[in-house]
Amino acid sequence: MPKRGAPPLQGEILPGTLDLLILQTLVLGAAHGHTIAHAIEHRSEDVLQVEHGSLYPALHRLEERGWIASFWGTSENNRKARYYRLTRAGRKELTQQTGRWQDLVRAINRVLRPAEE
Amino acid sequence: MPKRGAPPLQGEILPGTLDLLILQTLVLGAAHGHTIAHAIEHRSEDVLQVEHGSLYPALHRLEERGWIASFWGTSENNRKARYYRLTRAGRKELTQQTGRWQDLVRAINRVLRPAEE
DNA sequence: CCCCTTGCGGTAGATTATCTATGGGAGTAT
DNA sequence: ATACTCCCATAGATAATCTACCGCAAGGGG
Repeated sequence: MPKRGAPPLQGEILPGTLDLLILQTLVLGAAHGHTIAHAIEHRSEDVLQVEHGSLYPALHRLEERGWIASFWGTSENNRKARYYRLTRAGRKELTQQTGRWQDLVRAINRVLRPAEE
Repeated sequence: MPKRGAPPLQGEILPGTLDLLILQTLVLGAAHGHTIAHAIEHRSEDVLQVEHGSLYPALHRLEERGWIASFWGTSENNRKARYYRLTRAGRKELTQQTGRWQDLVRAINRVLRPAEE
């Protein structure tokens, strides 16, 4: 009997940042779901945990919005896998979201740091 | 005909951070809703926008969880206002959420900064 | 006195995102 | 064949935020 759905600062992913993380991961090249998740987890030093139930819906909405495109391929383990790559629009979106992220972090940190000037 | 509910990196507040912002604001002393919202907006240099429809539910849940306590008072403008103050548990929670926030920011930034060592 | 604006609290409903918990199919190893 | 792993996928629950309302009271202008 599970309790929580998606608690904010106790969850595995900060809501609203998963899309950004996926887009950034795909900058390095096309990849399929498993690889993307592992890349995010590894590069975050296992602080971030990407659940499958969050990952695939995220991939679908990113594709629907045109930020990424997919094609079927074969994984390193010889499994059928759906690969995703960044589109031109996705690259642009990544730039925007990165900027927005940095603005928000700066803004929040200003609130957290009481008067420092 | 409303448009969108709560878009992630396009909204006014990063989902999951409002509680933290409120708790931090109350460190400086008790305050009522309007004051809290204005404080967050001002200290973030107007990057963050605290909507009433987000603020009051947030205050209620924080109180319900025991992080803050409330009492009725009179505002600077001679209006009846509900003041909130940090509880001892709230102070502790603030410390935890601040740490969690910093961990998450570091983790996400590691993902955003491709290989820098 | 009446009205309108402002300050202040509050809630309902919609939208979105994430998590938990499933399921299935297809390689691989035993 | 059986089990196990890899990989994709979806349903349902939960939570948080936003938009858009609603009340009430104080103050100012006519």
